[in-house]
Amino acid sequence: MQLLPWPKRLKPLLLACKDKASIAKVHALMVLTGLFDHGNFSGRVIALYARTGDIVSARKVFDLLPQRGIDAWNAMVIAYSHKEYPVEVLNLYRRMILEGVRPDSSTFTVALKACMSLSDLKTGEEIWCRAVDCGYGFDVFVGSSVLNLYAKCGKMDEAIAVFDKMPRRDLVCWTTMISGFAQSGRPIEAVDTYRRMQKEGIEGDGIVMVGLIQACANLGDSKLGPCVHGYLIRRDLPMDVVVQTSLLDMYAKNGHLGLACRVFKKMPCKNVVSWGALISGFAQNGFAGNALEFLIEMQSCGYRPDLVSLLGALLACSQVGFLKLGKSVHGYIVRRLDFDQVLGTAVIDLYSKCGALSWARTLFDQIKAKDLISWNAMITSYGIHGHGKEALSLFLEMTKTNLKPDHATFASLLSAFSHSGLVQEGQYWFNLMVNKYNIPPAEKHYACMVDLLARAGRVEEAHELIDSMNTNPGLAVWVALLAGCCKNGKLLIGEIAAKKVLELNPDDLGVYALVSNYFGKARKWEEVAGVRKIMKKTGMKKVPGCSVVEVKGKLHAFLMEDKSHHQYEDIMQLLDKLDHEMRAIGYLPKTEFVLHDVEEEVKEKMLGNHSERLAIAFGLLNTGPGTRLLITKNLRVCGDCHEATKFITKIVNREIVVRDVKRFHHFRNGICSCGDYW
DNA sequence: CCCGTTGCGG
Repeated sequence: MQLLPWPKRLKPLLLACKDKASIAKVHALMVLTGLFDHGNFSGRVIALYARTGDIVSARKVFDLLPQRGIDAWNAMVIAYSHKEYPVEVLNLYRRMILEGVRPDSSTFTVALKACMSLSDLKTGEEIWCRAVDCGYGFDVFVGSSVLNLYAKCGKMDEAIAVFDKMPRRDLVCWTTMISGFAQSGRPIEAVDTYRRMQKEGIEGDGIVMVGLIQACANLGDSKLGPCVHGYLIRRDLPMDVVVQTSLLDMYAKNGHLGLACRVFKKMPCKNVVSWGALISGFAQNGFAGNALEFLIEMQSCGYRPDLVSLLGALLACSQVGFLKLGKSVHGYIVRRLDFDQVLGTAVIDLYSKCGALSWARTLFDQIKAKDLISWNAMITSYGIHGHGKEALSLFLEMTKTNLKPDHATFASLLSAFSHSGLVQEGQYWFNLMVNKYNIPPAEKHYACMVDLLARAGRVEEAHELIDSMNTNPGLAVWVALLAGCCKNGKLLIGEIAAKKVLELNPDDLGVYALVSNYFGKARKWEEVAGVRKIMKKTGMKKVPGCSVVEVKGKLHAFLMEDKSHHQYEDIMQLLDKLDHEMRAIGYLPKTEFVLHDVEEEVKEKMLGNHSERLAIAFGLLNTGPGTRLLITKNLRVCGDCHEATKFITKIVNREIVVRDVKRFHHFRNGICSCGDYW
């Protein structure tokens, strides 16, 4: 029998290695035959150990080598890369350079990937330069690693520059570009790039489709998404958990929750990420109840909720003002996870939006490493509760730390001033924002200032401020001005604002209601009729008013004139009784808030049926005397209900807290915390 | 001579 030379005889042995014992045997054999120190065989042994997950043994072999060929280095570097130890990868890479070893395609590729996961753009660019010097500038592997580094660091334009110079591009390069665009908020370019790839005759796979699906999700185009879905099915592309989760996320982001559910139910294999996508999908679309049910269901299916699913659940609770459940989620988090600023800030938001401002503050004080977002959240909380002064003092406290206030901080601060009517403070800090902090004012900052000035009756100044804007003033600014004009009977400037608002063709019924209200005040009945006509057109966003009240740990939702409720009779009876008592102490219905063309008497009746009245009455009926009520409303509380609620608190001697879409109203003893300034 | 190295989800 003729013996093969040792290297050839070793090969099948190497391939057959499955456990440590057999690796050790081959290792010993190599040492005996003198092959271990020769050629590239040491690298194989390192790779073998690494493949079993035993990186320590791999490193021991590596360290004991008297001399190391490039394969030994690469095997070690790749082993660290698979273990996701980017720091070790870079350490070894630097050692290679110091020891004069020339890295090759694999080394550069893996080193660049390590920089990507560390978001270390500077080191990455150094490595890329050296790779180009060594002649790997046109290597697909090195190239796609650089593309990915740039993409993940948000430098898509640099990625494009590299991509355009690549002579050969494989599917991976295209995928990197497509998902890079999708994740940098450039979905159109993502889709274009995909089309370009198709034109060059490259067949896509499931992974590249994930990028395309993400692009569809961000595009908000409800047509392209299903097309991509159909294409996946037609081409019989592999649909794994990842692809299906992105599909589900895309449908949810575009508001198609039914389709999202369908995808989810059909998934043969689910995991925490898919559950998380489902939960935050429902939460972001305002379906808090479903989101929370899914959180519970997820656990009964044996999945432990992670950070993202819990954040989704918190968002859901905070949206509908479900304090009790929110608290239990908070408790769960404290028991289960590290309570960092991200979750802390979400819980601050929860408590503040559920009316528990002092709890929010307690929590804020407990967060050790507060970041800008935590501060902004707390400032916003004070703002929406109408505590402008506290917002300011917290802001001042923040300026003593080494955090720098950003555009969002000032948006929170200025809106806090506007909720409290602190005109002087608003002007002072608006100026400082521009001149000392060098933050160019954005639409939202102007909107706060215009709102602040206009509501205080200084509509002329507000108008001048709009004129001084160097960007085109948008809807928010004009609406703020118009609202201020309405409140103060400033018809001249109101006319300008009303025209501008109409020019911008808003698709929001509430805005038209304001315009119509203005024309009514100006006694321009023809214009009123014109606006009503626009409002009657179909396709306008018509959000039905809905109020939610928490009673004994359960949420109860009410729509306007909701006769389906089992206590409807009792509720109406109570409202009737209250109506009489209110009128006796001076309440007059403000029928101007009804926009339908009906008789005065009917208007009064309609006001009495507003969802918040039903929720308040239900709350009063089903809670003990003295219990504070928290009502959450999806629209702004109407002027008449605001007035009525004040009277009600006086009659029943209760505290009623109403959270509308903009801010909080704490009613007590006939007075509202907003000082009728909202 | 061939091998190792690059792209995906909430």
